Amino acid sequence: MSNYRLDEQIGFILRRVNQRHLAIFSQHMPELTPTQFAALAKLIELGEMSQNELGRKIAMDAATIKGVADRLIKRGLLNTRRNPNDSRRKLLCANIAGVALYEKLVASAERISEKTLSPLSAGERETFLRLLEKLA
Amino acid sequence: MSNYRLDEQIGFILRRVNQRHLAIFSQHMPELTPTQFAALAKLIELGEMSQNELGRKIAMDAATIKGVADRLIKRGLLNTRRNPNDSRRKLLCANIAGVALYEKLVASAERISEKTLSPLSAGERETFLRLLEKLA
DNA sequence: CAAATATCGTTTGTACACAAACAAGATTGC
DNA sequence: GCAATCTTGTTTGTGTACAAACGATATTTG
Repeated sequence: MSNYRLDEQIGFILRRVNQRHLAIFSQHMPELTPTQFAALAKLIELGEMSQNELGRKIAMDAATIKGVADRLIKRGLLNTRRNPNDSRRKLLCANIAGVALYEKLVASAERISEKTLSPLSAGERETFLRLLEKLA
Repeated sequence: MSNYRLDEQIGFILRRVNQRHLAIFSQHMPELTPTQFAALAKLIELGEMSQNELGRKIAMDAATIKGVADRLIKRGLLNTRRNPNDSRRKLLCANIAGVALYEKLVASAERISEKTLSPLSAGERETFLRLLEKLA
């Protein structure tokens, strides 16, 4: 006899919250997925870096960042070159089209965060984000 | 000029929290994935029901629940039969092996939730879960 | 009753996400 | 300086997740 209730478990609720966020995201930014936008944003924030390094900055393993980078390259948003000091490294850099798209989409990204948090008051948002960060 | 900071956005943090939770989950319950356990748990909680109905109860669309159910069936944890009143419906039911596995794993599921929330105090956990639920 | 509509389960295609294994190229330690 | 080790990027395999389209079966409606 157990009183385990699936619907009250953090993992289950987390999954549903993420689903809602993803739905809001694709509604407001159909051009890119959340991971693609994250990769592009971080690359613009920090400048040219290698593929795996970018993955580490945004918590994607080597296999995942490869797929994401490949799609951004195929879309013509990134340029690549080999690192002359370490020929294994594939350096990634947002090109003009990438920067332009990012600048066009930042406003949407802000609205997405706002809308995801919209069920909470200003005070609740602060509390929530502070606690959420502790669980990362 | 924008002050958008990826690392402070709810979607980005949510993704990292989910990653941490998934890592804890697979460590404590290598036998099943979170979604598989959710499907099994809900089926045992509510009893026999159709595949899509189960999907709705745990927020999985038709294509997703099909894959999850197929794997549970293949693992020998569920039985299926056709609904005689509606021949489209595929009724799912946890069998003896499914119930036994569930009962063996519930304790782990509880520890997983506990460990995921472990960075928070008792009071913080309550606050956090209350706010998280509002965002689902 | 027959036609329009809805639902059920399935399939295909795209996109993460991670594990495991691999080759090529750097680094380290002796 | 060279052998053991590590890192970088790649590939394969499994498992969500969702959109879109489909055939089969139910239900609703004119």
